[in-house]
Amino acid sequence: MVTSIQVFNANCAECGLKKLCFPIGLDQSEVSRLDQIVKRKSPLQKGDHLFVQGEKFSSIYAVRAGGFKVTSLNSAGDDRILGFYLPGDILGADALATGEYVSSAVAIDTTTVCEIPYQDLERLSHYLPALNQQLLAMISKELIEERMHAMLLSRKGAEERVALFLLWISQRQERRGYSYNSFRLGLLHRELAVYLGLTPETVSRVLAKLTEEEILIWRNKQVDIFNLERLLVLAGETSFIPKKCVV
Amino acid sequence: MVTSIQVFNANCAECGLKKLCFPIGLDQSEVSRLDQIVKRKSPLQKGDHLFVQGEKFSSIYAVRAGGFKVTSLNSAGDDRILGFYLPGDILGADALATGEYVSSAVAIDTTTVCEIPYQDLERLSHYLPALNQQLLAMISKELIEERMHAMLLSRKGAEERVALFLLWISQRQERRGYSYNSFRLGLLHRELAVYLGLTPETVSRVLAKLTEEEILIWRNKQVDIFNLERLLVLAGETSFIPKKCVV
DNA sequence: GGGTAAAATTGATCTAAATTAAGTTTTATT
DNA sequence: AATAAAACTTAATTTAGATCAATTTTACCC
Repeated sequence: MVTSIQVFNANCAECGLKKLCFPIGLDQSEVSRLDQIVKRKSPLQKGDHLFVQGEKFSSIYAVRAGGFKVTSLNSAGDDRILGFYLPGDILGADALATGEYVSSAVAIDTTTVCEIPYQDLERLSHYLPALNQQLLAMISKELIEERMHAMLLSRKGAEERVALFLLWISQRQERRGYSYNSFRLGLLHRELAVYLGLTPETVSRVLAKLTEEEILIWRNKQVDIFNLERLLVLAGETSFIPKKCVV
Repeated sequence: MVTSIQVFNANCAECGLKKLCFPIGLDQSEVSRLDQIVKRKSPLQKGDHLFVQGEKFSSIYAVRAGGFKVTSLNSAGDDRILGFYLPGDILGADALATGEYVSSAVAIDTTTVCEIPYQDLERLSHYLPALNQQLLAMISKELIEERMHAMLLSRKGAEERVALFLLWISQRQERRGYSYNSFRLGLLHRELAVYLGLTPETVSRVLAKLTEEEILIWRNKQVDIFNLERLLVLAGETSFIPKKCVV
C-alpha cells in the first residue's frame, strides 16, 4: 500500500512523465513552483467523467495513468469520438477559446490525472516564461494530433486506417517508455470504429485478417504486434513513424 | 491608388478584422504596441507559398484578405489538404511544438497577411497578459476547427460532407462580416475533394444535385446559397450553425 | 484572340464497406 | 456460479462511391 500512496502523491520532479508533460524546459525551482499548483486527484474509475461538454472551463488536466476517450454529442444523439488520451497528454485545452469544455472526457480504464487550475497556471506562467512556452507547445502538439486524426479519416481503405491507428498508438506508447509491441488498449472495437469512421463489423474483419496474417493480435484489451514492418506497409505511411520503432 | 495603399498600411486599430484577430481583449495602448511588431507584407499571388513544410519556424501569420490552403506531403508524394484559412484566421501555430513548420501554406487567391515575428510576440505577450491570453485562445480555436475537419470526414455520406463544408464556410464568412449566402471560394473542386476524402467526380455529382434542387450554385469560384434550410437538412447537423444564420 | 492544358462534368462499371441478420464470446451482475 | 446484457464475429446482400473513360468547359499563356 505504501507504494501506491507514494505514486499517488508523487510530485512533478519525480514523475516518470516529466519529459512529456509540463516540466519540460523548466529548471528545478520552476518545477517545484509548478508542483504547488498541481492537484493530484484520486483515481477515476472506468466510465467516470473528468469533465462534461458545456461545463464551465476551470482546469487543464494531464493524464498520469490509464486513459480517456473524448467525445461530443452530435445532433443525432450518439457520441462522436474525437480522440484518445494517454499518459502525458493534456486534456481540456480546447476550452480556452470558449470558456467552457466543448467535449466530454470519459475514463476508459482506471485513470489518474493531475489537475492544473487554469487561473493558477495563468498566473504562474506569467512569472515563468518557460512554463508559458510549454503550455503553448503542448496545445500546438494537440493540434498536430488532431491533424493526425483527420489524416486517418481521409484514408480510403479500412485496413489502412486500422493499421495506421495501431502504429500511432504504438509510437505513443514507446514515447512514454512502454513497449511498442505489447500494450493494453482499453478501447472497445466499436469505439475505434466510430473514431475511424467505420463500422464495428469492418474493424472486426480487418482485425481478423491482421491476426490471420500473424501481423498482430488485439484481444481482450491487449495488443501484441508481431510484424511491425508488414503493419507499416499496410498503413501505407511510414514518414511519421519514428526510426526507433522500425526494428 | 491611395485607397489601396491605405488599406495595405492599415494598422490593427483600424483593421476590419480586429474583432476576430489578436486585438480582441486589448485596450488602445496595447493594440498600438502590438502594431509595432506586426509586419504588413505585400500581397501574395495565387499559388505563392507563405511558408513551406520543414522550414524553420519564425512567424505566426494572420490572414487579412484572400485565403490559403494548408497542405502536407504524404509518402505517396501527393498533397494532403489539411485546411483552408480565411481572413481573421491565424497560420503557423502548429509549428510551436516542433520549431519548424509542419505544413505548407499556399495562397488560393491574391492574398494579404500580417506577419507577427514570434520572438517579438513572445516578448510582448510577457508584458501584455491579455495578448498572451489571446494567443492561447486563437490556437485553441484552431484546435476546434481541426476537430470540425475530423467531424466532416467521419460523416458517411458524400452529400453530408459537402453540405456541411459549405455551411461551415458560410458561417465563417458571416462571422467576418461578409454575406453568408453569396461569396467567393477560390478552391478547386479537386482540392475540396481531397479535403473531404472524396473524389472530384463525387463532389461534382453532389454539386450537380444541389444545383438541380436549387439549393445552391458553385460555379467559377462563386458560391450562392438559395435554400439554407434544405442545406441544413442535408448536412444533418444543425447544432454548430449559429442562429443568426438560419433565416 | 486563338490554341493548349488543366479542370470539371457525365455516364458505365466495379468494388469495398455498409447493412442486415444470426450466432458466439466476453463481461457484468446478482 | 448462474444469468443477463454487451460486445464481438461471421456470412449474405446491398449500395454508395471509386474507378475508368470520354466529352465539355474553363483557365492560361504566347
